[in-house]
Amino acid sequence: MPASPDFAARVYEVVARVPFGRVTTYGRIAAAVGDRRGARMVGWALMHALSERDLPCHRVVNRTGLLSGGWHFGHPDVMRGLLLAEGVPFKAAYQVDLEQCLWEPWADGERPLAPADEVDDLHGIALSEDR
DNA sequence: GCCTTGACGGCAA
DNA sequence: GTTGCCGCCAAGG
Repeated sequence: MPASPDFAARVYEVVARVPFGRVTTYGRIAAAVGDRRGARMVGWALMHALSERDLPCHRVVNRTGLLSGGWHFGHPDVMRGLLLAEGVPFKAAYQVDLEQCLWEPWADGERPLAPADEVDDLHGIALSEDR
């Protein structure tokens, strides 16, 4: 059990809110829960959630869009198939096109729990990647 | 009790 | 533009 169950709960909630046909990144989730540095911890929580909760963890990729956690599904091809079934465009065999399918937790009418300065920075990044 | 590894991210060379 | 290194938190050996 994680030392911060609340953190894991936040992660689960955010992942559960990821719309169909969209994906998000570990960093965005970490930022959404108020801990940008917890990107790794997010992945750890998801791995544990993979066998506990019925969350669409296949919609979570790293900042490059690479299916870094594909092997945890048995094989990256499994994760790729799930994403393709949702109409998620792929930039490569095991890399999604974040330019088209990236979804941000706070883009759903919510805002990150991070300080104003960091929020502004994140917003700038979002606009830049939102194309 | 210390060291290594891990579904990551950002910055520097 | 690409490749590499460091940082952060937690768990397992």
